Amino acid sequence: MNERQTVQAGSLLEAASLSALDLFKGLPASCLQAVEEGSKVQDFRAGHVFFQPSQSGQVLFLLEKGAVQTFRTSGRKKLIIAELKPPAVFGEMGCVGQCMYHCCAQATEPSRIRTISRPDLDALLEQYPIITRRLLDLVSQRFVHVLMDLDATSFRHLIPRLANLLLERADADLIHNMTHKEIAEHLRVYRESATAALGELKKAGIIEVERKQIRILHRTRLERAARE
Amino acid sequence: MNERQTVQAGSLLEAASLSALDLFKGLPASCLQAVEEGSKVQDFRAGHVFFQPSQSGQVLFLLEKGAVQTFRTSGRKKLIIAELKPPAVFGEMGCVGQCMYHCCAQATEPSRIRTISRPDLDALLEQYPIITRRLLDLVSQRFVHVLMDLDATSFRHLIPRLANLLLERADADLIHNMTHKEIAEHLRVYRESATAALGELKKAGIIEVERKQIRILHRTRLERAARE
DNA sequence: GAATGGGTGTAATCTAGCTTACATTTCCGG
DNA sequence: CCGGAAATGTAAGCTAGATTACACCCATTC
Repeated sequence: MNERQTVQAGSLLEAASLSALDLFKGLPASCLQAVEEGSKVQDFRAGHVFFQPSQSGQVLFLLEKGAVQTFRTSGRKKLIIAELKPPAVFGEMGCVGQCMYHCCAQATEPSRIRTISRPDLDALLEQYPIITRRLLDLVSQRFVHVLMDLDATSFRHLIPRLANLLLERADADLIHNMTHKEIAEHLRVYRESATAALGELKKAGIIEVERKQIRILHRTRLERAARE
Repeated sequence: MNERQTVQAGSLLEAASLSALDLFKGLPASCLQAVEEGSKVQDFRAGHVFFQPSQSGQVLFLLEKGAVQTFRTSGRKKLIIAELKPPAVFGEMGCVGQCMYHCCAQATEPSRIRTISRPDLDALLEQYPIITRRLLDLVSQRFVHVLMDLDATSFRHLIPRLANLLLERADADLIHNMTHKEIAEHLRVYRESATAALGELKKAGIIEVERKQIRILHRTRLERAARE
């Protein structure tokens, strides 16, 4: 975090950041201005849960800076629905689908989030159909992802799911800054179960496990493990 | 099924049936005609699996008559994603999201299904943004449903999920034409497990189980069971 | 440099639901 | 009316992962 730009106030800069979002890419300045006027921006500290299912939030969130996680919890377990980086758009399932989706949203890093209310969004979608289309593609992608998740949860055991997660997360055979706890939350299991599963893969010589870091030693075998 | 209208050939009738679909409600005749020209209609017998994940089907299906089920399977188990009645639109997750969703689709009754290809759909969405908007709402709704499902699968035991399913399906405290097998497929468990769970609720005096029929005796207690 | 709190390793017990294996009943077509 | 298929009932292991309970390590802060 060495970069600490002073953010200049002013609509031009704001508009520029808006157009960086895929959702608004290539749209006329008048549109960006409309978005800007019909929305508000908030900064949240890391760890702050800024949205909970109790809020009847008919809103769309735009993540401009930082990182956000949406999740559900039950007892000791946590189910991570999505991890988002800018330029992310979220809340759309609850907002556009006319119905709450019972998720919490938490800033996992210091974040700047723009909020558009339901009526403003509706007006926007009406006026700029391309945004509707982009949202549709976005929701569809997420839909498929959740479907895969449901499928995996129903049909597959922990080790294949873990293997799959590692492959998804690996950056040049390295998974960085991921604790066993976080892995467990993705896989919807206890931390202890995740540690155990990691231990299996380690024992098999497929991965190397260090504190907050996992190295893939045999990608091919990991891929095989992911297929069962 | 006493109604057995002779279907007159001709575009007017076709257009009328199209406009009955929520997706096309209120749209001009020119639009309906465009849909009709850019699509084909097929009839399938009950039981026919007309779509499989191997098909790279960039298409949208409109169910005009009959009933359809989309599902995945793995080994002995089956995961029912959706059960659809006319006027249903499906395939949109795979089609609009630019990506397959690995589901099979099966006609569970003799069905008439209209198919729109990807390019034709794209053109249609471009020209009639309201359709995009309706699709967005539709996918969003399905998204939320799958999310709830994932949540339930991860956090809740069989009995609460069964109780919930029964409440969803009950028509005046009666669940009709649902076999234990079908229940199991919805809950993604073995048929034997479903029978066992039904047995629990029966033993508790909450429901009455007969062949292909379940009666809710104590809705309140069933609701309580659904909450855990 | 002690304390505190996350991150990790491990092990013992428990249980829901899987899995297999049948027996029985009901339905439906020939 | 018969035979086979579908629907249901039941029951005995089995296993993955839940759940509980600690011990230890490492990093950060006071």
